[in-house]
Amino acid sequence: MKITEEEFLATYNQEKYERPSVTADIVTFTIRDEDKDSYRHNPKRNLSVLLAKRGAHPFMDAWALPGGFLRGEETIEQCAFREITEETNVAPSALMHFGVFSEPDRDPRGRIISNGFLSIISEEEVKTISGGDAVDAQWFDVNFVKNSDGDFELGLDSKTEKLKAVLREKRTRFKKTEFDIIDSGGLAFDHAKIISTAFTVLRKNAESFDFLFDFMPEKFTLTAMQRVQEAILDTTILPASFRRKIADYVVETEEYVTGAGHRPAKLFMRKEREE
Amino acid sequence: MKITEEEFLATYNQEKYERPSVTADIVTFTIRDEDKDSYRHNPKRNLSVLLAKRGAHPFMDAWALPGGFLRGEETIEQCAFREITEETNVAPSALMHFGVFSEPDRDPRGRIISNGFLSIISEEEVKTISGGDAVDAQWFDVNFVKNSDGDFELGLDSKTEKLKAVLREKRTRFKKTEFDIIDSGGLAFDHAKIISTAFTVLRKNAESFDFLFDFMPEKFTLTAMQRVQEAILDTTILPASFRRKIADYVVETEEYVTGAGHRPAKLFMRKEREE
DNA sequence: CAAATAGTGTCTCTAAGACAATATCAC
DNA sequence: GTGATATTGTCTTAGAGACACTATTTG
Repeated sequence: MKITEEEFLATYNQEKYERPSVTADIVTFTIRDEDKDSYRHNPKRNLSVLLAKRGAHPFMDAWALPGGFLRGEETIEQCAFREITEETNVAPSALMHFGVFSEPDRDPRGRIISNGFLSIISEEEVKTISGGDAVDAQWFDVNFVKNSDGDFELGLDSKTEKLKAVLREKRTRFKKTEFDIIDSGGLAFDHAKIISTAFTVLRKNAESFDFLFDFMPEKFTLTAMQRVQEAILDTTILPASFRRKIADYVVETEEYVTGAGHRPAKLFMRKEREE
Repeated sequence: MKITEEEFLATYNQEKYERPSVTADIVTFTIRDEDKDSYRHNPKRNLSVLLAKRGAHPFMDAWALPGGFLRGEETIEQCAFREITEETNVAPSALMHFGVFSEPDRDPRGRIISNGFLSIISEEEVKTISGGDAVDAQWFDVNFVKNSDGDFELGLDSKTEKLKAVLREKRTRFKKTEFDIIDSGGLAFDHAKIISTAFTVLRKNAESFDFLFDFMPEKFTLTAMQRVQEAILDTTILPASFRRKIADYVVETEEYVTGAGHRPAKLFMRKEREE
């Protein structure tokens, strides 16, 4: 007995099948200045990640990535954007899907699949949001290092909090990296794993200037951009070399940054990519 | 009134919330030889993708990517592996998640989110599967080119079928590429889009030798590997240059390929990455 | 030997690293 | 002027592209 596609669809009922819930969790990075040593020195710059304190079960009062459930007629990207703005008042200009976390037991509420998004906001935007609102969200300096056992330690330090998770690297193909949580360090769910994965993806991409521009305000000095790349890759770059490489990607403005005790730096803008 | 996490979880019922179905669709690539011109010439090599003919509604009898619904206690990666082996008898050694497709109307059955996986199998494995089974799956040569309108044409040719889809590129940040379907070319669902995305990801990664090894059998000639890279990137590479670059990634064997009308080629193996 | 591919040697060119030298400001 | 960072110039070096040349097989 054959039926047409119309007849098939008319009787198809999705409810009959088991389905997971789907969420988006957003790992928002920025580069912040460390406290200045003196008014003349350029500040050191640290990579930071935005976490919110959970206000409900499960993991109530634990620090977690902003995120939430996929709703009605939105794509998962739209969901990620809605959640990050609702929960933290941050409106990132770009979101990058970097992984799916689907272990059956990753959430005590049941089968919940998380889509990890990486977002980057510039120093300017950080200042905007850190102002008025009462949201319980904080920036945490990120420290991700291999310890003597060969495991990775994810250190997260805010003004008031200090978390440390431990993760073990899993070898996979395609140069992708995966982690198993050895110690969640108090972070909710498997978010230590999601943050570590995001950080690894961030590092892999940080050599591309196109990627780095999302960390920068509209106008910036070349040294500032160099510090951003150095903060993510945890290296130092010779200024002459950095300037040569970046030259094709930026255009000068006529503006300068003055007021520091040294030669003023010219402000640059991203060059529109012709094609 | 406060409740504990235990009390919360005891009363939590996932069924109360709307949930999508979740699937994995697998884009399996290989490099196949074109028919030889003569016994002496090296064959031209083409990039091919594996499609299966749908045996059920919706899109019955249309060509589609192998794939299916996430089940009980499996991760989405395990689901992808199960589906590709069940549906086509191919057992890829590696699967790479490359995207999530979550437009609300992408499937006529309802809200169904697809996870795209890219897999690569070597020539050897292709021969194994093309043998005995009665599965209605075929290899399609892939052709992906920009046409005069600036859109992309995805041409898929098998021994008996000839499909052509048209897609429009969407600009996104993070160097990611997205496509809108202009003409599905008869492919089921949004699979023209998924294949195009996979192809783009493949190209981006094909400069990395670590990635390319997944296309190769255990022992291979350097020229064969060069042809694989050339097939994916659609370029030609000078042999001297290719050999210099690959040298650190391979080890010689004592074996040679003979029988062709020219100097025999030494077989190489992938070098285990020390660290 | 001819035809074809396998494999090597070397020149060139580009781009990154090293590092010295100069420029300009606040104080 | 001093101390700090901004910016430029040039030498060196590593690696990819170009290309000529040698090697080895089958028919």
